[in-house]
Amino acid sequence: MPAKMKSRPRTKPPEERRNELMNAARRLFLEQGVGPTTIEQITSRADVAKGTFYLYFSSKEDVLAALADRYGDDLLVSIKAAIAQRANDDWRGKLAAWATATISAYLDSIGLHDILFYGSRPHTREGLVDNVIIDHLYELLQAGVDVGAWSLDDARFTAVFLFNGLHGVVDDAHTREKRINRARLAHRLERLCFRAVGI
Amino acid sequence: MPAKMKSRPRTKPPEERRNELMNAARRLFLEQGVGPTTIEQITSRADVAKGTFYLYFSSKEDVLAALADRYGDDLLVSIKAAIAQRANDDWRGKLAAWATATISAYLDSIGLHDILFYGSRPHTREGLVDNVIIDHLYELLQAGVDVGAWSLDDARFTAVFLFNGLHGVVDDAHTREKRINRARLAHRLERLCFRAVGI
Amino acid sequence: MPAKMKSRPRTKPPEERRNELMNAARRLFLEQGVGPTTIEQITSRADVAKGTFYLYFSSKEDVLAALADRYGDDLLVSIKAAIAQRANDDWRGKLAAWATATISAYLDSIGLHDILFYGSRPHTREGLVDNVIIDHLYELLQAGVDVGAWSLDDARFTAVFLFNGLHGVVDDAHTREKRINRARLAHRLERLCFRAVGI
Amino acid sequence: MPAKMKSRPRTKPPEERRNELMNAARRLFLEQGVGPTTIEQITSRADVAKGTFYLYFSSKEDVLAALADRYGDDLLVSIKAAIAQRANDDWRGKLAAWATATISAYLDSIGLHDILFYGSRPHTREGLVDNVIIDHLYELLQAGVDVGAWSLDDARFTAVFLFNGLHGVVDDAHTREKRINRARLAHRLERLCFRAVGI
DNA sequence: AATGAATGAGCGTTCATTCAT
DNA sequence: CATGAATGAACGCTCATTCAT
Repeated sequence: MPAKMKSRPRTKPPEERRNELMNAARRLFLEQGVGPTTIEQITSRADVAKGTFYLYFSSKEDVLAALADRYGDDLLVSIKAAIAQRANDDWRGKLAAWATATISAYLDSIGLHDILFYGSRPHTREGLVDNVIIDHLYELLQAGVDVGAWSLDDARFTAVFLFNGLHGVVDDAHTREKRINRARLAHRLERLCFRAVGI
Repeated sequence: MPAKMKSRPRTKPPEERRNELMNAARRLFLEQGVGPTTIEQITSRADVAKGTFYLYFSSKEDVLAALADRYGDDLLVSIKAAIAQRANDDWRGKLAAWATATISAYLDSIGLHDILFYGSRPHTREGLVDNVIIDHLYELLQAGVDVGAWSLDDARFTAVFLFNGLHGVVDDAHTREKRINRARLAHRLERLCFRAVGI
Repeated sequence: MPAKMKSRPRTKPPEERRNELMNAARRLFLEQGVGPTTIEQITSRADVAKGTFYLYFSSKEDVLAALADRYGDDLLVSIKAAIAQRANDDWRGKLAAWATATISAYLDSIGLHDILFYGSRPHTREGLVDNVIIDHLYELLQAGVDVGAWSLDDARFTAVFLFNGLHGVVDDAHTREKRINRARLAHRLERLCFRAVGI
Repeated sequence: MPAKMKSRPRTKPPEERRNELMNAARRLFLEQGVGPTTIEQITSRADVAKGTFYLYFSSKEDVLAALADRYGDDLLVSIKAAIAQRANDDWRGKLAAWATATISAYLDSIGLHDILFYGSRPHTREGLVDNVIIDHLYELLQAGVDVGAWSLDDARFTAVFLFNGLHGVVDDAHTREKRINRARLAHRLERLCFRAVGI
């Protein structure tokens, strides 16, 4: 029987199509930034027609949001997992684990992170992934304060400070160094975290 | 002779024109973001014709860069001035002055700062104002290390960390609080800086 | 065997499906006009899939035509029925019946009429329902002339004129008045018809 | 000196440009209808770039409105001029003049008229040219009633009726006849008008 | 030096239509 | 018969940039 060459299966599981579109978008955003990326480029890289995009997303903003959701969920999961490894009363270890895990997660995704959370127009820090991470760190810090593991002025303030400091040094390393020495970065960060909480 | 009523002097000192354009651009960027602001809006607010823009700048990117330069210069000047107030051997005081002055300068301009340094496309940290500030802080920290005023792992790393931490808490305050308690913010930041350098 | 819960009977008598689609289209055309109505809206209101539309019609134009046919047939039937009520030699009564019945039919459907016969692109008066009605009136007028019931220059011309005059006043009433006084409208129209044929 | 071929004068008096655009639009609307006509076709026929269109009009709707305004003004002027020719107490003559002038004006522009006043979506008879013409006829009829020149039930009703009847016969002639016998059309219309007002 | 009319590439979005299931 | 995911041509509109005056 004469095989119809062109016949890719015309329909795929929606979840898959959606993912392909998201992945295509992510790669393009990373390569050229959000603004310059056109819907046409996204669909063409995902190997579908332009209209198909609008079957799964309502606009470029919309993919961006979907990407951000996925990003945030993954991130928090990996941080929590690392901390959970430590003994329940090993507060120093928990903080070190936080630093190491967060550094690591960000190093793997700093480009995406910045695109996702700085490109968007109205800098509404509301609902940002960062907040999820910061809130989580805040809880960790506060818990440590409550059990007397360390001391600090204000857990929220410190959490914001540490998180942004971390983000900064990762960004910096990402920009300046070809091969990043992750261990050294993590080590330095740990020390700074310890100092920040007074241990 | 029939006087042309409308005749404002058609030409102004170039420096002045340029400044008016930059100011118009800045206000619009602040109000609506960089992307949505059109050249036409800028020229119309500066009360000149569209073509005039291109006599002074080659593109929107170009005004942005000019604005960024001006911003960085002003910022560094004010920080240096604050530090210069302290006695030459008062390292603690210098660091405190740095914290207070930088907080203050950023609080006054955080909106502009974010627009200038996060809106731009391909996050080339190269040439960022921030670098100027960070370099300056780095020198301060290193000088302190050299005279034994404090101790730390790596001055550059610490400078990046502190600067970004600071930036983060200012952003956070800016987003969450209606009336910002500057003194408290400065105070907390100073303490964190001291801890970070081990004093 | 696992019963598919949702299973409505998937197929219906073709005539019924077709009618449901036409009715859905009619309601939407009335609500938003022909142009803005999409095939998807039609099928979704008729509770079938988009592709099903093309099983019964070849395009939007095509439903429009089907709707127009149905409209014209119904209209003519009701007008003829009203006239048939009058005695065969009661020409005055026949004309009055024509006026009253036509007014009445149009009042009930003026929105649909205008959408059906004015929305379409290249105003080809050819094949318009109106022609059917006009032709019928023409025959009535000519018959009256032939038996000496009234006199006029040209039966076709008069028919066109009367029909359009009628249509105009109905449109006007429809646009301007909240509650239309049908009896008064009919009465005035009758008088004008009588005058037009010289009685 | 080497003549620069391409240099058509780049700017024209705005009024002229605007008119060229309107004329291009009118021709295309007439040829293919409003809907199918694209902005690009309009600008290309007016020999300007696409963007230029938006310097003078804000949308296709907008040219349509401009065209309609121009149309209405011209029409009323020509009708009034014809009536003004008659002696002040020659009511029969005035009505005849109205019929002849209006027929004539519509015959010259019926295609444009229908496109302008039937294509537009929300059949808001409000603000239509037709209203201007109808109002004017209404005043004429009422004035005739007031001086006892003729009698009728309701001047507004009659005006609407006559105007629409006229429009219908012109449309009909336009559609069916190759060469229209204007004199005969006018003559028949006059007679019908006379009958309608009872003279 | 200053103007602003004109340009035209480019983008997001819609939707009638097809066709594999 | 019925479905609805996929298609892709087409359109309106924006705006940075140019250039004749």
